[in-house]
Amino acid sequence: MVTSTDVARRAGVSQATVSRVLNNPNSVKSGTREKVLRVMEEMNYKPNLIARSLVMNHTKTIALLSGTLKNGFFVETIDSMINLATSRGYKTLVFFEGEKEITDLLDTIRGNKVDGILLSAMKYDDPLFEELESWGIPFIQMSRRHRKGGNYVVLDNILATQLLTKHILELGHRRLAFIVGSTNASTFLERKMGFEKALQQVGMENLKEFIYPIEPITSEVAKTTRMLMNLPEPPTAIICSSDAMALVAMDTLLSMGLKVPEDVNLAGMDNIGITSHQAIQLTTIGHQMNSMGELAVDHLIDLIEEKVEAPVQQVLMPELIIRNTTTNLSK
Amino acid sequence: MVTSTDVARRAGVSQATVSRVLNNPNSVKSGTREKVLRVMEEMNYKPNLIARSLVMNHTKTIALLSGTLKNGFFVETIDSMINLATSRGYKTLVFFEGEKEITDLLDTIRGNKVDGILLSAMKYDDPLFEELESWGIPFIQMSRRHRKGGNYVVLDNILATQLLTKHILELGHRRLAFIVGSTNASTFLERKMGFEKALQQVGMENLKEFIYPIEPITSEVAKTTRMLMNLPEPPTAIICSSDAMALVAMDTLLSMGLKVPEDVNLAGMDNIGITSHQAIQLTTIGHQMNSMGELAVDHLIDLIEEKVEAPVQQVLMPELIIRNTTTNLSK
DNA sequence: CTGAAAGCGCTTACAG
DNA sequence: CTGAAAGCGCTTACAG
Repeated sequence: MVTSTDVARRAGVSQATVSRVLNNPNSVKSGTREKVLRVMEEMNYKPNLIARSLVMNHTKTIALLSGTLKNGFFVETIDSMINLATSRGYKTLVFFEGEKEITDLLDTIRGNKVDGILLSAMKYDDPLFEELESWGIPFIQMSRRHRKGGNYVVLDNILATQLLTKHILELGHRRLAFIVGSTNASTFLERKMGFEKALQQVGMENLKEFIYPIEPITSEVAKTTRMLMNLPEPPTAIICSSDAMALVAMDTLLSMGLKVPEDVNLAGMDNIGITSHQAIQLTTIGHQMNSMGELAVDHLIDLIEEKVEAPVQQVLMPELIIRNTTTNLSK
Repeated sequence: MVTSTDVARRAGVSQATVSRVLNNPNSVKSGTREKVLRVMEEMNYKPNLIARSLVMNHTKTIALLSGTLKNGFFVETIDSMINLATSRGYKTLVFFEGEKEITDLLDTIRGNKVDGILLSAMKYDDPLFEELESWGIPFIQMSRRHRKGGNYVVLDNILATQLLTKHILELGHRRLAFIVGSTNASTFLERKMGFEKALQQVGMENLKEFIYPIEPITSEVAKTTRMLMNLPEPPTAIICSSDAMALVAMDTLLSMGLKVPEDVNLAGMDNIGITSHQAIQLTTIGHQMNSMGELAVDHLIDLIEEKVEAPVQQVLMPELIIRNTTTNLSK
């Protein structure tokens, strides 16, 4: 491996000068600079960023703690987030929630001296929040946020769910099912509130039995969907608190031989890419997911570079996207 | 930030001893060790991995250079790859192809002293191959491989496409269209060969006009699909050289008011998750994608840790998955 | 404008 | 078993 010392020797200058042409080129006389540059080229010298990190006390890397990519929501955000980070000169260390004990992960993240952390799967009461706060490096939450606030960019989930539920109600549906993740995540918490609020607005506030809180995993969604449709009076519309869940519900419904929306209406939330496919055409609530991820990264880097002050808290407006899985009940 | 020196001072030992309890605990007397451990705990000491990397000359991180997640294929591999890396104690630095000049990326990857590199989007003639070889660190290719070989785990793409094409031919189809990525990627190259070979086996070898090489992007796939179906004699079956392309083709067909498979058969390749959805049910060729990614990571780490010798070259057997988008022509 | 030197936080021979 | 010391490859005051 060729080091700055090797370059210095060959160029007949001190190692410090080599370092300077990299970090503060104007501080070295142009003749010297040219020579050093030439030698670097010749020797194919690349600075050791690890060594630089040690002295600079920053690594130009951010850690991304994401939910599993099995959930399409996280997929669409991660792509744009990493790309934005790259374009702003940051590397991205990616970890998925659920693998390994989080504590092990934390030690390696901390030990690696990342400059900032981006979390897309923060729980509402996660002790991680306080832990991270104690580290003294910037972190930002996207989509899900902690009870204590901090930095985040999220959707207005309450409004989103109200909008969606209102749409279903206006279609004439009165027997609804709202399948919501029981995970202690702000998204689900708030979406549940939004649903209740929408019912309230039409005087149906005590219909709590419409709400089905479950583990947001495939098997549970499938089970619940089957159970619902086997009810003596099955719902005429099912609202899922995420597109990932709605996709599973649709899969289940179809495999039961039921048609959507003819036999039952269905809606999701998040507007992940596949929902717009002609074969799916799921009614949902839009997020501008790419921009949510990008906003979060942008803010995080601004925080790191102290271009902005904490807390940065951004709430995005939802947009109802009506497609083919919801229709007027009085068909 | 608390360092090993701080711990040493408080514990009344030398800094070297602190380091030893971390790296070679048995070499320090149990009494001393306990005390040091206790102080570490008290002070919440976490070793600086950057400093360690500098002296150890390894970082316990691998770089993952992936194709965009807009393509579902890369999504399913990346999740399992990162998780496997994590569980083997490696961090993953993720970069997406196409962003920024690759050269910039290379300098940062190289400068960061990753222990190994995993590429899922290597071109068949990519000069990157030689560049990486010159670095002297292990790298492995998955799915797509370079003309020169190296380490890889790939699908038997020729056989895969033969199998799939044979299936379509057996259904009675004689007017086929094979939409293949024109990218200089081994997958597309080999899939084209497989298609030709299958035609050859039924004596249709000179029907080169069945092959439509295009940029594997949404707009091109859509355009080609539309063009095909507007032919005086449109194909009775369209084979796409990836599920990502097939999904676009299906979307286009449906939006043209055509039905699959009634109006035209359709098949993809890769068996990405969504293809098994009841609303899609795409006939395709299976990959065991998770295992492909995991195998690649496993091999890479084995290579890094010198548990195995280069080259490791693994070719996975394909599996035909017949679903609802292909049917007997004589319906 | 440039060099000599200190220092970033570790690991690991080398002595004892 | 333990400490003192060298060294990993950089950056950046400090002198000159």
